[in-house]
Amino acid sequence: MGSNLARKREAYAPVFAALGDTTRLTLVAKLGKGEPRSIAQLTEGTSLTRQAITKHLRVLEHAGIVHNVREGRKSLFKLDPKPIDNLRDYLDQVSKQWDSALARLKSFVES
Amino acid sequence: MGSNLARKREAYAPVFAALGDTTRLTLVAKLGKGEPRSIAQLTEGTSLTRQAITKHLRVLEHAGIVHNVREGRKSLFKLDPKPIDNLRDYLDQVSKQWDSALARLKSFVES
DNA sequence: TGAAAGTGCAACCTTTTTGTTGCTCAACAC
DNA sequence: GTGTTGAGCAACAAAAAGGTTGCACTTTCA
Repeated sequence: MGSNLARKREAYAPVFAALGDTTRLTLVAKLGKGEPRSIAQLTEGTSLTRQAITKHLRVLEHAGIVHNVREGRKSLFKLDPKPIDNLRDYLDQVSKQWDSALARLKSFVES
Repeated sequence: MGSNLARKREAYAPVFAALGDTTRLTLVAKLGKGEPRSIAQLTEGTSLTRQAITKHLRVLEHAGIVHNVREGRKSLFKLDPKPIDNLRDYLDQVSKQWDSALARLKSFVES
């Protein structure tokens, strides 16, 4: 059904929003390398403070994109690819909806 | 190259952000039906004012997701699927990067 | 011509976001 | 033990986001 898109809209918006920031996209890219990284490591090379990075990580965590495990004194963050895959699928549905809408409109004009 | 992801990050963030709002996702879904719609039409059925919807449309327009053409006294908005397709491709790359990273890590452990 | 429909623009307000500093606390290394 | 490293928490400030109201301005149509 088409309402598949509507049903999940509210669930997807926060994930989009979480990725709607260059800093967080960079964090996702770093974590996408595979190895879990600590907050201190993720702060390295940025112009921001550790606390700022922590807040960004909490946003990503809240969106389900990353999750963290405490290991000794360090807090390791790891990427969870599922929400990202879901977003990709959602955008794919939007694309397909668009394509079929165009096809319908075209055949309507031609009839 | 892997830096493909890095190069486009800054360009993608605003598009993600534009989709990071339920109201705007709904607007995209409506426009995804194919026919261009006026601001008044897009306001119908929402609990928001026309001006609020206008602001949301400007955000989408600024991100390149929609563009508008003036027709008489009405301002018609139409979806542009390209930025959305690009986002999908971007997420696809992130997924693939993740998969290959896991494969590398796995073969490292096994060696 | 005059009313109604569709917009645009500006001012304003409230809430959220993004970032900082300062302090505390636990874990590791020596 | 003592110092250092990694992190959490709270208060604060600036900026951006999301929304409203009010008014002016075209375009359409009777």
